[in-house]
Amino acid sequence: MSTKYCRESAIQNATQLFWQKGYQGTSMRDIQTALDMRPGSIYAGFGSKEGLFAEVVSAYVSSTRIQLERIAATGSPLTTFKDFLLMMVNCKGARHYQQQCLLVRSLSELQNHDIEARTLLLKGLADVEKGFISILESAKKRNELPANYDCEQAASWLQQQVMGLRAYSAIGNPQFSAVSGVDTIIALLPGLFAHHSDIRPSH
Amino acid sequence: MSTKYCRESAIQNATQLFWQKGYQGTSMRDIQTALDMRPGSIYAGFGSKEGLFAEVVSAYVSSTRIQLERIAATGSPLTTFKDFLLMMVNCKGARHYQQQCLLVRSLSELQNHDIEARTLLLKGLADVEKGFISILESAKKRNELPANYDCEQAASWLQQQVMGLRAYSAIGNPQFSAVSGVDTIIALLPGLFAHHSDIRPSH
DNA sequence: TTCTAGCTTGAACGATCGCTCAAGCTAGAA
DNA sequence: TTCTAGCTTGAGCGATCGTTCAAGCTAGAA
Repeated sequence: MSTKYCRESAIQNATQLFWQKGYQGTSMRDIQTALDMRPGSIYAGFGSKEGLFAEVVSAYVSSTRIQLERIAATGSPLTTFKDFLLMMVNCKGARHYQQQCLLVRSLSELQNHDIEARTLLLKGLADVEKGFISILESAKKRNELPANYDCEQAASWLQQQVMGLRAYSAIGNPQFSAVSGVDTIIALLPGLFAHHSDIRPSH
Repeated sequence: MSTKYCRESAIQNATQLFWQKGYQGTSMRDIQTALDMRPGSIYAGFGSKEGLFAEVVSAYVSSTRIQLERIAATGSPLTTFKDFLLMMVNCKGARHYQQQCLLVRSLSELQNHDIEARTLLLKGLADVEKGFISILESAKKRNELPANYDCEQAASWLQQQVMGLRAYSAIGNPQFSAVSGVDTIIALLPGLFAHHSDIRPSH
């Protein structure tokens, strides 16, 4: 049997569970059912609940990084990124729980727990921010952003915006339009963080 | 013995616990210790863990509403509100866990749990947003915002901003300045959501 | 003073938690 | 074919979970 495949599909299933119910809200019995594995197999493969969670987080982060790098490599990174945001925020019905970032959700839940996975989550978020920087740097090269643009600061602001957008989306205010939220973010992005210069992108 | 006083102080202590460790992360034994009460007393007074949590949330929301109404009643609501945000984001060391809003933290944790308190949390957040509207309406009356300003939409955006700011603060990026984050929000606020008009506040 | 209603106590309930482990099983090396 | 190393099984461990309850206590009404 392809152990590798099983492992990956197990991690994917576990990701859905942790994303949906949180770390503490997911019991090992939930996991046993979802992965169709008995406790011994799980502990042989992952060591502990936290070990499994760590692998879930790692997989989530590297998958996110790949997505962001792909966006950075397109001809119009800012446009592609906007589409990416729209897709992220528009996820429907069954996947409602994915409206919040797994990393942010988990970090919030485990804020004051001295769990080792916290470090992994923080590193993951820093890594995602590097992905944002890549996109912005690429956009700068393609003249979607001014030459003197502060990509680090903008990436930090961008992550803050995405956090707010997703958190607000999750509360389900019917008046709220996630689409215009994304519009506003992308519209503001070029104007902010262009230091010591009068040149602004025409937009 | 003043039952009323005990009850209020019990709720306050429970608030600290839930805020720090989350709903699921706080055990009834934690609560028993912190409140110096035995299980029977707690269940006589609050019915259940969820019942206690519900009272904590109610108290938190009404306390927040009072704060926001006080801000709306000042001579320069926008300035006072900015100070309020700075204070909120600057909470130091021991109260690190308060960087995230109790409502947002709890809602995120209980997202996909069919717990009744979820409804209360959503109502609470809607209530806080009404407080934001009060401040903006008051600011409009005092000409800190243009006459045609869309306060509802701005309040929604503002809550999203505050969520993002607090969530980002919680991840502890040393490069990140919460102060300049607040500056940016307040600076952008008057310009957005001023509909169909060329008049902009001088700021 | 007696009665009563309700708070307080703390042992302990059944359920569930994360996790262990002896025993069985199986694929590949020798 | 035999051996071995490691995955798989599932009963069940000790701990902890939220909660209950009989018994004790106390303040205020009668």
